[in-house]
Amino acid sequence: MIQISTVQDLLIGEISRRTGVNIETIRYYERIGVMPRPKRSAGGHRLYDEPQLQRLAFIKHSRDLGFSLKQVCNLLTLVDSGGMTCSDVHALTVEHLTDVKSKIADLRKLEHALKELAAQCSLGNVPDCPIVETLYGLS
Amino acid sequence: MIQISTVQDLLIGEISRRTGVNIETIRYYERIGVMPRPKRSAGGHRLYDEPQLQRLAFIKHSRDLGFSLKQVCNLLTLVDSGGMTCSDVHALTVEHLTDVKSKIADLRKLEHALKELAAQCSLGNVPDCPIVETLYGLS
DNA sequence: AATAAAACCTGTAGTAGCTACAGGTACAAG
DNA sequence: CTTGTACCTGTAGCTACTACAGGTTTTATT
Repeated sequence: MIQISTVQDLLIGEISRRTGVNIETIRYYERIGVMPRPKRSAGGHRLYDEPQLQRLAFIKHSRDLGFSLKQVCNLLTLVDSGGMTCSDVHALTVEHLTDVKSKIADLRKLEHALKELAAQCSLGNVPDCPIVETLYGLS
Repeated sequence: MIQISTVQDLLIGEISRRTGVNIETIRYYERIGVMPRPKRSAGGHRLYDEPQLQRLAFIKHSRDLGFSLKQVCNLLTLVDSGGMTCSDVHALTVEHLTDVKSKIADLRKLEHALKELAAQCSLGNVPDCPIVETLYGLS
């Protein structure tokens, strides 16, 4: 039986290099079921094809955009099922955007508090520090 | 033998209530050595005093300000050793402030990217979504 | 004094999202 | 035929908690 491979078989190191996803992470994704089990060489090496490479790239991009793995799974499940609609995806994106905005707001508050704290400090070489006192004293 | 307790013995539930730190978390802090081992009642219940309460409050405030537990440990070690100087503490604070700023910058970029993504979406009930295509397509 | 309810105890395992081994096999080049 | 690199599995570690299970102590009520 002759097997014609239209797309070349890619080793894990190669898709790692191309997507920027760590090898260990790729195997981890397989373990938790985010990536499908690829076929194997006679010796047991993982062999990936183009769609799998794309899927991994999708995961990587989504993670870089701060989507949780769970959210990425939701997206992928929608895509896989074919039952995905544009508004589903939009909803997920907007939900995540809300998260990100509130994280920014929290960090801004934090930034402000830290600036105040730092400003109180005389930078002295003494063992009394207003920062520490403030941290102890805040009620 | 008469024991006069100037500060009352506080049960773990009480210091949890007063500081807002979860009971399980307090025991965790003890396990990892951030909180000292408190004395115990005859029956084995943890009994805390005022300084320990303050220490826990310090940890809580620092954590709320986004310091990592490791950073908090560093601060506490400095304080405990008595060898702490104001500029040490200032340095740690500024270092952390830098972290926070860069996190904010990252999240802003992310916010921007997500807004663009969401804006591309027609909200249609169709199974083709520009968001998904973008996530797949980004190189 | 008995009982019930609340608070406490220990110890272990689970969470997210990887990362880092150890100890072994496959494969390509010289 | 050897050497070197890339791969394999499986397990443990990371941060900072949280959530049990199954048991004991303390307090309140009767």
